[in-house]
Amino acid sequence: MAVTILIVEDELAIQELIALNLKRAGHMVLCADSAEQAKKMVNNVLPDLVLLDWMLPDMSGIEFARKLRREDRTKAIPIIMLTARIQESDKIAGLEAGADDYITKPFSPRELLARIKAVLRRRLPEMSDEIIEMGGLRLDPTTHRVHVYASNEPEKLSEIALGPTEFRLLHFLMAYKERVHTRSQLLDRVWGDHVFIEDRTVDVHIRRLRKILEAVDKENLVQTVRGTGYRFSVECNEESVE
Amino acid sequence: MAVTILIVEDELAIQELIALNLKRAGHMVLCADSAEQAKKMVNNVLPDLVLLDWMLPDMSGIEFARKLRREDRTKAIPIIMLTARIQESDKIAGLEAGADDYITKPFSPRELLARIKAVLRRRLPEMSDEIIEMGGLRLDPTTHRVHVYASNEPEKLSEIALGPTEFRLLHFLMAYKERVHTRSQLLDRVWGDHVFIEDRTVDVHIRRLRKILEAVDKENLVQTVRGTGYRFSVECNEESVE
DNA sequence: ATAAAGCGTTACAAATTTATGACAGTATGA
DNA sequence: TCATACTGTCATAAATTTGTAACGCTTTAT
Repeated sequence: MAVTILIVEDELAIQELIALNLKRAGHMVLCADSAEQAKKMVNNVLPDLVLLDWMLPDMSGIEFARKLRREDRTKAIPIIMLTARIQESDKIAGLEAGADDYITKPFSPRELLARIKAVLRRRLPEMSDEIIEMGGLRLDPTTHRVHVYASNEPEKLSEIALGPTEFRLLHFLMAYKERVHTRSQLLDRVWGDHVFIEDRTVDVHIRRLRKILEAVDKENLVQTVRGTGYRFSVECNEESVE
Repeated sequence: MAVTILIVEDELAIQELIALNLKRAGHMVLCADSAEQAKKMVNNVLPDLVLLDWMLPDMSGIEFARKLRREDRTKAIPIIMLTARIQESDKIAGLEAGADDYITKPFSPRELLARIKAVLRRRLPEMSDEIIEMGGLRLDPTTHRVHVYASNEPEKLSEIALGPTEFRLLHFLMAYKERVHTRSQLLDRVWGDHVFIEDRTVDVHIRRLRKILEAVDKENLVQTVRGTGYRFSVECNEESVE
């Protein structure tokens, strides 16, 4: 997937080295050599991941990480800290500030890429702006639209209208298809952490989502797993064999 | 699976950091900042795993670990020690006390999650979300589905529908295949702690499970061991032919 | 052989879990 | 500001799951 990575690093040599490697791996790369500049870039384009040097000329990396974590728009962006030192206190401070991982300089490109991959896999599937297409649905995160392939006329796409929450819910379920999610997992990851909402509310939103999908004969994509939660699945629900 | 993890750690910053990461990974988290508090929590809810700080204000982590190991109800819980030091003597002491693994501070969330996974795989196979495949059955905890390889057509997989308890029961039996479990062991580990249910109820659920497996000619996977309990076994039970 | 113990099986009512529709409070946008 | 769209919560209905009791069969021990 086309991941946009912001590198915040003041040593140009290192910055370019990293950029080169990331580009080679197929990522979009943005570079900044100060927290100030990084902030401006973030305002323009929201990166999918930030590689953040520990020591920056104008502000410590930690501080910048905290800043990112504080704002709604950026708080979900994974951060990997780049640090020359391996002091215990530094690591703890970095992780506390909300870094997802850290890597100590010098590091091999291979190691960096592996960590990036791991962090993305852990944090992002539902955030990557990739179009998800399955089960006759086509969800486009960038345009915030969902289309349905008419079952009789495979060429024709009709759009369906979802409310904000239904959209996020469907997006999440599709991003992790076939997997069961408990209600609280859904609340955490679709509504957001720390929300204070009843579990049962999820049912209602599932219901709303299904109702919309019913209109286009796709309601069986969202399945109930009794005793556990819900699942988006392309496979048929149950096939008792005799 | 939803693993409940108890964090016993007095430094709040670290405690929260760990909690955040575990939650993000889909675990249920309990926190205690002293052995005293931890003990109370354990009395209430039995965690599936304990992350235990080496140094605690009221009692050393080691001592608490020993306490857990001494009592029947808690002695099977895996323990991972969090320690700042890596002295050989400490390791030995920790192992003696019954710790399953160590992790030295500071550690990355990635590392912590990896160790948790490893320990769970080793100690509580039914909690690790791994697909179990044996005897022509394929159970996937993440999608919460069980498939059967049709015996005549090995390519074809058909799904079988299980109720919540049957699913957990089968999962447990498969995770510890070839091993006999008494009814009360099953009640403890499949139904949960502190349940007040008749032993014979297990029979009924075994019956229900078998009935479903009968439909796909797999009923002999769940075997009775007279005088003891039940067992999931791929080997044939005993077939004296006359 | 006979009694006792251990299991398998079934039926059923109670308990739990979901689905659904309605409602009121908020946000959003014209 | 007003109208419309969204949300979260409830109450109630519907559906499934569960634990027990009861009865009969098989194995084991006396």
